Amino acid sequence: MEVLPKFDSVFSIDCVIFGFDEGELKILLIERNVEPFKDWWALPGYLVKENESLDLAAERILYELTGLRDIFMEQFYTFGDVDRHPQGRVITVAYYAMIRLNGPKELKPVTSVARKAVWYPVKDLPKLAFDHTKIFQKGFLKIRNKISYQPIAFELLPEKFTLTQLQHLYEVILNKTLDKRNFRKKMLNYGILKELDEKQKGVSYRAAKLYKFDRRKYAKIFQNELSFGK
Amino acid sequence: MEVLPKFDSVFSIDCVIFGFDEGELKILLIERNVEPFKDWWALPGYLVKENESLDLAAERILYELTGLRDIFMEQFYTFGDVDRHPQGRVITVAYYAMIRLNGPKELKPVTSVARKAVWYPVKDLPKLAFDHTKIFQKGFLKIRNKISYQPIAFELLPEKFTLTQLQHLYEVILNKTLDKRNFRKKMLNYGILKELDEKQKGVSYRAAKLYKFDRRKYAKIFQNELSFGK
DNA sequence: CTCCTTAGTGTAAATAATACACCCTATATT
DNA sequence: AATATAGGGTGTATTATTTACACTAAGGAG
Repeated sequence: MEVLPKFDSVFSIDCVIFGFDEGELKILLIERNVEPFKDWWALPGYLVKENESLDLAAERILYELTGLRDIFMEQFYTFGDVDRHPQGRVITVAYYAMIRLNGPKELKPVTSVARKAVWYPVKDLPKLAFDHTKIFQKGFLKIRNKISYQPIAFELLPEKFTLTQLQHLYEVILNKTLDKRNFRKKMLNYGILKELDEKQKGVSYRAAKLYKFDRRKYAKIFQNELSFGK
Repeated sequence: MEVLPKFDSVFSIDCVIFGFDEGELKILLIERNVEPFKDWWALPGYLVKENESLDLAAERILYELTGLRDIFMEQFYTFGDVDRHPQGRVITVAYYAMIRLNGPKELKPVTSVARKAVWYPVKDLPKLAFDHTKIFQKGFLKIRNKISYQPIAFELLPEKFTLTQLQHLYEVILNKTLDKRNFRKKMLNYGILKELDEKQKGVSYRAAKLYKFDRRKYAKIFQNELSFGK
């Protein structure tokens, strides 16, 4: 029985975590505290351990570098250029997630690999370590694409939100303005929003109705996604 | 400067190559000639070399195991369960492609890893080595999904094809029957088919018009894909 | 009470999706 | 020559979806 060759090869995970705050789309970056790219901004990412599945590694790594737990991430692409890591061959599996920023969730790295973790507006990202800019871009395209046919925008909003907030989020991700009446008609027609008996508070203008995402009805929409008609 | 750990970890590529022949959707399988899973059917797949990008590795591996060259493949998922390979940790990056079977293209493995390569109908696949059944299924879902919003079906047909052949292909991939008139109307409306001055030959019934895929107009359709309206 | 800012609403027109059935034509058969 | 066979090819009415477009309503600030 042949034996596997032993390359000096390792895998890593990188996470593109989207948040929405103050009307801006943001991603989570860390400031690296180790070489290579010490002191650079980077996506939260690190090496997968020998006996760890990719999905679990992604959870662990995100937690260790940012303090965030229980975030559902989905794999979206694997980057394997030969020279993407200066110290050797590392292929990296990229994950993304969209999460709700309930107030200022504290970001506290639990390893010293990251000096700190911060939310960074995507429209003004700094230069990132490794090929992380490319990874971010591919992740951004992924959610832009996905939001067009799946109701994933809710993940980014607080549990209760107004239709204007929702529209604004779509506009930011799709990078275009939408018609207010058509947007509302369409959204409400999907039947996946539950209107609450509650209004926005603390605004100095007419308060808007609050809505919730109705997870039960989500399934129906999702089911139709692949339809080609008769 | 820290140094990367040296795990006994390797990456591999597995390819899910779709073809369409005799009205059936098929994929390319090899019969393995090496352990582990010697004598089993498997997806064409092998280890990535130390200084080889993933995309190039995919091309090389497909060629070596099946003799097929110049196939445009796209990465679709990375499988990294700890125990997916009996001899150690191997994560595998899966690629898919849809190709045209111009007559009986010969399949000749150029390494002894594969004893032979054959087209196998997807509706009657044997047990596959490793987690290849899972990989195939994910790849199949990928194309089923993609065909619903992108004109990729043409890749599977001969350059000149009839509308009935095209419809039949959609039906096989989507696993449902479509209405002939509606299908034609829709397809022709996309404006991505070029009608030829030529007819089907060798059939014992009224010969159908032949069409070609119009690559120039493809771009337009593709461009609209992400649209959310105004 | 006025101003400012955002909330909230309707309709007509165009386009796309669906359901549905019959005649046409090329070859093979007798 | 007539007939059988098998798939080729076409139209329309109905419904649902998408688009474009502009004003009044409410609430707080001053």
